[in-house]
Amino acid sequence: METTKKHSLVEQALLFKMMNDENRLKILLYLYEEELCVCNLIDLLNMSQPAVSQHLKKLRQASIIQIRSQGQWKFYRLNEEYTHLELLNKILAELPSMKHEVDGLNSNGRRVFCTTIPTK
Amino acid sequence: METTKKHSLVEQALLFKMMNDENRLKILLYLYEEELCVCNLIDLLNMSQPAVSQHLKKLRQASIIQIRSQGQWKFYRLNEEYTHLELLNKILAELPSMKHEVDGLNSNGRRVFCTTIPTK
DNA sequence: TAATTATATAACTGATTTATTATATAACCG
DNA sequence: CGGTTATATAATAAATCAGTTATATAATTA
Repeated sequence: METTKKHSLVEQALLFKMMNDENRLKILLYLYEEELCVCNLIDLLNMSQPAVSQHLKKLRQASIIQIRSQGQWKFYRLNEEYTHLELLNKILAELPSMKHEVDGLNSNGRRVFCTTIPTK
Repeated sequence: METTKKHSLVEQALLFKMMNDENRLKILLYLYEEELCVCNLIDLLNMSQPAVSQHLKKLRQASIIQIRSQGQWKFYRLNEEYTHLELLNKILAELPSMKHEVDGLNSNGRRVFCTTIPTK
């Protein structure tokens, strides 16, 4: 029976569906570097908050990313339990690195307000 | 300047766009096994001739596959000169093999009329 | 508690995509 | 040449998708 194989292909096709959109692909590349706050993804992608939010929702529903709350912020990261994480990692490793862009958040202070533990 | 990097991501994103459709993904998996005639792709995918033809056109326009004419038949194969062939191969190698399906064309005679050099 | 900030969701719109139907092209065969 | 086969293309219609605007939720702070 080929049920398993076919099911696997359908699942993997969903991954490609998620990578189909260039902005979602960028999100994955950013998160491949490190966990990031929504506000920083908005900044990096230079797009509207609801647009980013909806892309994140799709990636979440596909179990590709995970969310973590910290105060009023939401941090997203790649889901270490994603069924096809190995495939995803192999692909992302082949694509242009976003390290410089992500590091840029620190060097020009754009990230501070968001990753700092709430002053209290 | 990051023109090169960004351009590369756009190009690679086009590959994911092509793999976005499950039927096109299957076409790539079939051709990863071997060069195939359009009629056999129609058979393998179990979809209409124009639908297959249009998927092939998209893949061709993206330079991912190549065409070869033999008599009234058209044979398609992965383009060995595709810019991101290495990436493509790495990805296809991770997906379920279609060897059995493609081999099935031979074992039940579905392929003969098409791959045989025209009787003459 | 009211105002503010961060994020999510809903409704909608325009663009894109896929498959169908119909037609065209081109090779082959009698 | 006329009919047939294999494939491509064009026009269209239905479905999907991404982004906008507006609104909701939830934490934070004054």
